[in-house]
Amino acid sequence: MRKDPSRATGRPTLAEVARIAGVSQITASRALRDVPTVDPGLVSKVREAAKALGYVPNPAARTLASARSQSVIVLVPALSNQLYIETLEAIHSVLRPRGYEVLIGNFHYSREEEEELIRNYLAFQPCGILLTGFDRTEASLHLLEANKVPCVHMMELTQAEDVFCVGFSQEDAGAVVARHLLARGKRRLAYVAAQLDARVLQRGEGFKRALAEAGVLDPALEIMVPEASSVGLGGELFGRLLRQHPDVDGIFFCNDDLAHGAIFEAQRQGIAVPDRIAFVGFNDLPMSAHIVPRLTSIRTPREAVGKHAAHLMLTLLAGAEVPDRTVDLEFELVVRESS
Amino acid sequence: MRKDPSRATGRPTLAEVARIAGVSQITASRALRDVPTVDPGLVSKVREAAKALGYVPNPAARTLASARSQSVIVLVPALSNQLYIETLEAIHSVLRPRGYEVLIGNFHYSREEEEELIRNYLAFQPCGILLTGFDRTEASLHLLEANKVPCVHMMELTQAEDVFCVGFSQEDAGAVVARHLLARGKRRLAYVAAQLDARVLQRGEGFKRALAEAGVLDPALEIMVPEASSVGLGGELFGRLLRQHPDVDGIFFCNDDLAHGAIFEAQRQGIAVPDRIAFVGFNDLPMSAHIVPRLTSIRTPREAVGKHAAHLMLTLLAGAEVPDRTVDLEFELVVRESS
DNA sequence: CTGAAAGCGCTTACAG
DNA sequence: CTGAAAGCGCTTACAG
Repeated sequence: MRKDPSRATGRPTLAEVARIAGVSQITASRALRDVPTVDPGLVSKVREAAKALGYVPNPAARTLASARSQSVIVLVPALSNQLYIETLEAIHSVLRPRGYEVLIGNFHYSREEEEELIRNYLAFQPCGILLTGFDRTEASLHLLEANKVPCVHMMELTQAEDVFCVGFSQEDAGAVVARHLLARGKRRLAYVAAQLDARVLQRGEGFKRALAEAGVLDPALEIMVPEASSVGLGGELFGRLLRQHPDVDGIFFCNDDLAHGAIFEAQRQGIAVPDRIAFVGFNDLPMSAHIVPRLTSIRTPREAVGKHAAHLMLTLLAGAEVPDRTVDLEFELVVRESS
Repeated sequence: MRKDPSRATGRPTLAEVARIAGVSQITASRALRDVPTVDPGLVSKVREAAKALGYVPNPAARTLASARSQSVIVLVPALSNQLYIETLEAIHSVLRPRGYEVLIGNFHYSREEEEELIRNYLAFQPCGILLTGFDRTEASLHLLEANKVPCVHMMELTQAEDVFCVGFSQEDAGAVVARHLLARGKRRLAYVAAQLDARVLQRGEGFKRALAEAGVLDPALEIMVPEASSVGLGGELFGRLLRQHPDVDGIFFCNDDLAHGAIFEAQRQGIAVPDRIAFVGFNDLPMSAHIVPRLTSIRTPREAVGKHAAHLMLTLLAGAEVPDRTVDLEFELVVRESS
């Protein structure tokens, strides 16, 4: 009658809940999972019994029996960029209250590491995966395909069929920055970028396309390095650019931290911002509203991306109709003192 | 003979590995878990079979059978402070290669939210928990106690028995800052703090104790607000302090971001740092080495805390003897231009 | 050192 | 709308 005490966890089980509620175990299971076919009277009996016992479902047993966990994986390229922290928080705020566990994987901007994470995490039988962008290995794509896990892509947009994505046009954002600097009367415009992931490249393309259209594109006015973006690197790259092209009069940095470093370096060299050189950053990190001079930047909708991506995932998990496979959340140019 | 195809995951199972290796399932299980009693010849046979099949253990089944997962929970008060990101990275780098899953819980500096996280995460039957500090609800303590999960505490030190902790003395760090400012000839010294978690209070205690010992403590020279620490708040609090006490000549900020904001505000007001007022921050965030003037700060050993805490957890999980229940990793005063 | 049996706590699939 | 049986894929506890 009693189970082997040496094996049990000691926690109340569904069988005990069912016994107290006077129903079968499977009915208790259905009641607690809100399966709609259960008699409302029984549902409340089961809920009471569960509450009285302090019953908490065992996720391992549930996952084993159903071959699917209640975990959603989120794969981001970095945690060192505040951007992704805010996205993750937004995802958590939507999925946790609905009973989903959110597992974070940081792939450090490495396709190989992302593939390894996907391989590992699939063993946990996640019910869904949130991915950053579209640039991944063939093997990653195969793994995702073969496991038939619902995927939502964040940060970038695509026109591809059967792909769910929530983001904004990185390329358009770059173009908006270019037009802003041109409107300020600047003509010797440079792109300074690090990390060089797909989105950084797209921003640069948009920026240069707009410059070309205005007839002021000088391909030499560009510094792109694969190292991680940082404040220190921003100062360094700014110094290098200035030595090579002393006539530069406007710079678009692929991320705010580079611009912050450049502002400090300009201050040390006594270079007037924005009068001699105007600066524009990207992402609008918290510091940008306070630095001297305050930094003009593109405000990216990262919280909205997280929220919408999570809601889209909920829709997919519910098996409901998805109104839009592509959600464009747009960005905003925040003009401050630096340009 | 074949299992019900509608239930199975389609992935290879331990039973198949065992069949191919020509051993029993339990021997295959032991071989793959490095149980030392298995014949080395059989171990290699099992490993080969597993590799050939592309076998990946099912964590849900393992957890259900053993009543213990391979997951280590890490509870941190915030992700918005770069400090904890670096600690988490260090923990990951130690535990992931050993096959442990690291689950991150952010309790947003709320004891109640931490309690809720503990309650939820215990359902996952973690094999260990890494906690931040010692300030938690009675219910949290009971839950941890009752579940007999190994715990390691990070960031603070205690002399309590049977408690494992890895950190440094927050109070001593505060005292070191005070002595540094005194050595610079400053006498009207203030503590500016936000968030007000236990560690922030400890730093303040150490700072004020040292000032009292030097006979220069003015209790009025202090601003402590419970809001979240941020760059913007730092500028605001600095402005407020200056209006109330125009003669202040040195400020210790409980976190670097406050000091950054104060530096910007001082720049706007034309106040000379460090000549009129010296600034010292805490944590030595990346920006502090670049801001103008470069910020003097306490470099906290957060990566080391993460690494040591993770290794301590591995020791506990292995059931091995722990040499030191308390690991003091110390801090370093990094003197730069701001003081 | 190896194994057959039982069990972990759920949900699926099928019946009624 | 409800339920008895079987099964998910492992490990534990016991034997030998």
